[in-house]
Amino acid sequence: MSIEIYNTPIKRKQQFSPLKKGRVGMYVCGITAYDMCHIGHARSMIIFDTIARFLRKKGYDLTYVRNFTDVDDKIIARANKGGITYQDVSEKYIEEFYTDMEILKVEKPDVEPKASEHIPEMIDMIAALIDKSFAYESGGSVYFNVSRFKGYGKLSSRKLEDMIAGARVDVDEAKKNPLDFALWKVSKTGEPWWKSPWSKGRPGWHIECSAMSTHYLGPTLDIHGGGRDLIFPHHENEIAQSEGTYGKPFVRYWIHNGFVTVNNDKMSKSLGNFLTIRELTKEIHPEVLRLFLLSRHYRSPIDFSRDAIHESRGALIRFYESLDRVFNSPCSATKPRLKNIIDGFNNKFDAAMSDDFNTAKAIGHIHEFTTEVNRTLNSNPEVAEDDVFALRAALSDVSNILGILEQEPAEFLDHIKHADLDKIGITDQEIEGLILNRDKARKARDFKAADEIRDNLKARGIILKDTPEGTVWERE
RNA sequence: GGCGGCAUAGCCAAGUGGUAAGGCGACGGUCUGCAAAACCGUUAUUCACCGGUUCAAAUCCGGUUGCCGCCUCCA
Repeated sequence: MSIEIYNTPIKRKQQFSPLKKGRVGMYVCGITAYDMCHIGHARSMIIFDTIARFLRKKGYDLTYVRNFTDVDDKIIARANKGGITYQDVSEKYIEEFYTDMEILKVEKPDVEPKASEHIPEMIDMIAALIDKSFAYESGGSVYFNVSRFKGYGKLSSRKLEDMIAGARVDVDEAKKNPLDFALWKVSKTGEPWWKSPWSKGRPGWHIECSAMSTHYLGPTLDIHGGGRDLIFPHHENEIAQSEGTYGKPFVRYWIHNGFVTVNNDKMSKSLGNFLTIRELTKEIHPEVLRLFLLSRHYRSPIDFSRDAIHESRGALIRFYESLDRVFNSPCSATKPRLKNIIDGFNNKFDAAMSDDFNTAKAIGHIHEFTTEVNRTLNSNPEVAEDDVFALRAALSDVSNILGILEQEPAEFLDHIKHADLDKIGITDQEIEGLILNRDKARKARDFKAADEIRDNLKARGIILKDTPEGTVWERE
């Protein structure tokens, strides 16, 4: 099935067809390494990780590039404040980022370039832009002249005149037009600098992505991604720089993800309503977080709340419990009993993912699939060997693409069951002891005593289930 | 102020021209000592509101209201 992608500038889905058959170059804006990442960053990383995994699954030879901004005002500010170098700051937070990505099972892109390691490419590009009169030097800094680039605003659906009319940016004497943006900045005392034809300075933010994406993927990218907040001005500026330099279409498909919100406000540093990946994954299983972040369409906002996380946790447990049932079923059926269900699921899952990476719909299909499997097993617990094979294969596809359901069900369920048991203030042994006491009471038909034990445990978040194989317990 | 986006049941949510996926919750049922889990059934004649186009609209067009975002660093 062919893939459809919603392309930001034209605001509709298009059939995906890369520039070179079978090969895809994808560039995604990474982080500015000056602080710990929050779940807004996690969403973007997980979405593009999933897109990359799916493209590979579909057989594309993908080159995935994601940059690190390691020279920037905020990094420098942080370094100066702490009396350390900008490298100390960026290196620390790049390390922290890697730890986060490992926790979240985000696969490494093929190339992770750092801005500081590509200054010569940026200087070359800036020189070319000056040469073509798209840029001008002013007091040692270099600015891009937006009025010289006729397509300016095509990505974000803005007109240059409208933007000038409603401009809020401070008037800068050095600029010809308030919307002109810096390609090269003169370095002030205490700021890092590189030698250039214009001054001892440092690159503007936008030029790094144009220079590095071209360096690794060529002047035309198949896919360029990032958060919605990057559409303007960052990605708009990238187009101006790259198309100005090379005179070729910069990007074939622009993909932008929606924000993580809290009470419907964008999660951000300035609002102070952010939660870091690190603190969150201490209490929330990474697969729960992944499932939550993938359970809404990538372009929509997703509101973070404890309730929403709890719902995703419940859904993940439901999936794993159903899988556990299948893997514990006797392999004695002479004919496959789940094969049709699995085949149907595989097709629907692929169709959903092919339709603009609709993970929300794909997860809906996992729910339906789970219901169908449970229904089949309720009528008769037997399965055939082929069923188990087919399920393992389907499961491996899902986990390879979405990064959930990667664990053995029994292992996952056991983990969830015991996580933070100490917070409740009870041990495994104590619960088992209470279950034994309750069993005795039940055998003596003293249901009042038995129910009291169960109610007390329930009040502490422990649920007892009486099954044909005996009583088992779970966390609420 | 300029520009863009969104509005689907009690809640979350998919759905861009063909007659409303899925999940949570609630209620009824099977099962159970009673529960829990699982399953079955019920839960939007209707998609913020008003007009329009069309044989046909949640989906397209115009307007209104509300919310969010970008225009300054931002995933």
